[in-house]
Amino acid sequence: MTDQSVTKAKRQRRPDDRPAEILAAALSVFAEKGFSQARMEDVAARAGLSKGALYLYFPDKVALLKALVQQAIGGQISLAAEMLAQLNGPVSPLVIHLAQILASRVQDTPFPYILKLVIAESQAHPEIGRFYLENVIRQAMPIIEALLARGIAAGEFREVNVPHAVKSLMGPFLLSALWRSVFEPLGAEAVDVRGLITQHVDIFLKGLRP
Amino acid sequence: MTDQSVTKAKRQRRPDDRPAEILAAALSVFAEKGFSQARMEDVAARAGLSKGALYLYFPDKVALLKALVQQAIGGQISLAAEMLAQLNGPVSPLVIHLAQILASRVQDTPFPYILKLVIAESQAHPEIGRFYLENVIRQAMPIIEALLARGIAAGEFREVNVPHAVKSLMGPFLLSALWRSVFEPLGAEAVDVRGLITQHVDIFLKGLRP
DNA sequence: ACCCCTAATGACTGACCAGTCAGTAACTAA
DNA sequence: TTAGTTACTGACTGGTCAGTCATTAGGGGT
Repeated sequence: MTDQSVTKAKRQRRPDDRPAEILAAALSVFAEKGFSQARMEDVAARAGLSKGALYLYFPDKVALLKALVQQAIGGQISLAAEMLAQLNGPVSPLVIHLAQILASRVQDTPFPYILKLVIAESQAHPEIGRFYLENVIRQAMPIIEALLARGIAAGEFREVNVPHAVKSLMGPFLLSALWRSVFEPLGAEAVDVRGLITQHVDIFLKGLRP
Repeated sequence: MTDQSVTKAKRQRRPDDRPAEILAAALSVFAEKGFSQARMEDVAARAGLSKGALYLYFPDKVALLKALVQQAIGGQISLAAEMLAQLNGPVSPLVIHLAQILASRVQDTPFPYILKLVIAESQAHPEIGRFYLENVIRQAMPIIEALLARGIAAGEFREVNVPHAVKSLMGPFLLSALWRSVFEPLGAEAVDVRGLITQHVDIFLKGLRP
């Protein structure tokens, strides 16, 4: 009952664990209040640190946001790229599989909140937006384009403009991500991301039949 | 050459024109810097006013944003509702027509910037987000749902989950709006909104065939 | 010409907060 | 035990900016 972890958490030295804890705290504070409304003291308090200690680990507030975005996207794209490039055979099952993976990213990870932060802060801090553009969008789009192009070449899909088709496919992911991070907190009814995506991919693939 | 409108624009009294000018100035400043980075003095300067005068027309900064959102969406939805309800016959041409109207909103109006502002500020100012949810999303969705349901009832479309289908249809609009307002300013290649939407609707309608 | 009302001004205030730094506590090695 | 090292603290500073208000200028009415 006099335990420090519950009541007051007295001063501790564990430099190895701090960065991850700070990032987790930052994500939850930023998601709750938005970047510019979030105070560094809030982040510090939630991480169980003083404000000063924050600055031992991150040079400034923007660095926190950058690290958050960087951590959230990780090396996941190059991973997916390898997976999709190596599998051959019909493309449709791959599209379905890819869509399911992305749906669970939207449903079960903080990705929607990261995305909202990127959108919100991209003109105040263009480096953030540019980082996302370079490392997520410009990585992911050619992979999906290649996938659809393969389907067209194999006669599995009819001839369409491939970059446009990629956006047709991805649009509803963006919509459900923002729905979750922006409108659900305001009281909108929850989206059934998996159901939506399953049906969307079905419509999309049928719509692409020759 | 000593004209006041070009060089210095001396103090003038024209209370009737001010509100619209202030809103136009606010939109351009907010779109450029984002809401929280935008200074009231910037808005005032761009509207050709002093900061103090701004407060004669709008009680505070958030009121400016609210008025902007309100003006941008106007009564356009109820208008569209009437149009779609009165026309009968096959649904597909109506979907195509509706999509073209929305595409031009994305392409030719500041709507994408308004949307970005709503997304960015909705947790700092939930009233803004809630206003958009109530007056845009919750107005527009039932209209499109009714349209698709009519198509299903008439045997024009196969049986699908209608709310999901609406999101499949609308996703790419959201994507192109945010592409224009967020990523194009960062150097991303421009989207051909009309081309994208034309093809998207084509895929969507073919994908819904019984 | 002179009021007088009201639009408009801009210097000012008060609150807020990112980032700093002199000092303190925890741990370590001798 | 103690001297040295490093993690951590929190009061403080400097700058920013939304919103205010005493004052000034415009211009219609008489």
